[in-house]
Amino acid sequence: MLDLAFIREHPDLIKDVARRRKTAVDVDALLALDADLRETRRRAEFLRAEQNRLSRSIQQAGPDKEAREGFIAQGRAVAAELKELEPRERDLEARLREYLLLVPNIPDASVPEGAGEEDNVEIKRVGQPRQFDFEPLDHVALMQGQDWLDLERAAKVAGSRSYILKGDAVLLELALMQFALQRIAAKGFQPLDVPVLAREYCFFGNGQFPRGREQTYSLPEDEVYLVGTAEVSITGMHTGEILREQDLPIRYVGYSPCFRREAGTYGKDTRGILRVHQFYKVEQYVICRADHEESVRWHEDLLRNSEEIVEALELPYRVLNICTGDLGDAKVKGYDIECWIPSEGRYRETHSDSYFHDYQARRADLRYRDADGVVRYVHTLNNTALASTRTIIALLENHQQRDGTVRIPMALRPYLGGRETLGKPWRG
RNA sequence: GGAGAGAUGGCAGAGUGGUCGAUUGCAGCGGUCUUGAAAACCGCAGCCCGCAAGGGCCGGAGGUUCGAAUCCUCCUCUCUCCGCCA
Repeated sequence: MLDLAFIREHPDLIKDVARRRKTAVDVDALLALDADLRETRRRAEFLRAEQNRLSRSIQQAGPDKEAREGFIAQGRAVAAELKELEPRERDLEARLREYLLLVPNIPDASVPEGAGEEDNVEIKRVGQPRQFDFEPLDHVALMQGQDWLDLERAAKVAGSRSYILKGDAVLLELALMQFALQRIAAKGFQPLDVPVLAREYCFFGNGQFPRGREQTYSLPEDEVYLVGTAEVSITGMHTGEILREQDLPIRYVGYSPCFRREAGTYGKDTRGILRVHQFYKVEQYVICRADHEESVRWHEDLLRNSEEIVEALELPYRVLNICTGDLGDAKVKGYDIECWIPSEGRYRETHSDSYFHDYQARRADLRYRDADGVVRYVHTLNNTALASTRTIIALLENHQQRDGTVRIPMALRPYLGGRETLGKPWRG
């Protein structure tokens, strides 16, 4: 959410931003509601002041019955008008907020202009895609050859985009989570295991709602929703708080399952476990002072943390600067890390590193008191440390061996009991 | 799931229809005193909208009333007991 006063003063900038981000926002309707609300509120406040004056007069009138009755009659008239005005005031507030929630954030000047993902700009490429001296398998063939994956029964249990991991694949999944969690924790991030069933306000605060509603699983009976990332719950944790500046920055590393409906993706990435409804993720989350330079520093730091993880797993990757048309509404700027997927002969997204300035903080009403005692909205950032399924794909495909086993990268071995390979030889 | 109790400022804890944004204690900030610290004493202190005047905020949302922290309804959360349960 942006500052209403800012929108009021820069309507053309907002319209331009909305156009560049391909986001529909009716700025004129928003401003009309704002004007209407301000006028309504001005009148209501005048009446409330009148009411307070009359209330005092009634007390001061004491036993003077006549004066008393006069004031009470006046009070009745004021109350009658307020009774009409107040519902209108509330209604305008609610409608204005609905519009406000749809206004996207303002991208940083360093965000490339573009219509969609094809315009994202590669800013870095690390590692060489491996040259195989045998015919490499894709993750599905590889995993099925090892009896690590059962997609048919998963579909029977839970429908499409589900999976059942088996055997070493399960151990690998847990090892990856441990590996990422411990690595980030060692940098001073506090590990967090948060609720994955969260209330609606968390999703509004984080920026998922109202626009992303159809991507979220809901449990209407209990008025909770399944989070698509721990970020939602972490934002919800601090909603409505005023933090102390000396407690900033707050650094968390959250671990959670993630649920995504993937509505509207029929026919896209249908093979294997690249695009699934449920996976696990270790997520970095930072709350810092309201300072652009500090946000930028953290954004780069979080990227570096994730790069180190990918490098330790010996995966070739590249980093993209996400363009205006592909950037989520709430973000000021975002980097994606994409890992090399041999079977596709291309890089695929495994990480997303974002900063928001005070956009999420305004929605979530998350503030801090600075050294001068001024209350400000915090800045928030987050980045994937490691997402289970996509990392499993990249790791298995990149480190597969001729005989169908998989070499475990050195850094991961401590989390797999010191083993050097996964699986049994079954081909070659 | 059933029965009951409660929710007030950073914390503790008064206040049951009329200058109550709210007594008080602790913590906090500033000052006096002190070589320094502690103690003592004095003072300042919450959040939101507004340039201001002013208005709003006592878990949240409605309602009753000229007037609500106080009365009514719904919701959320916490605690106690019973049931169920990994």
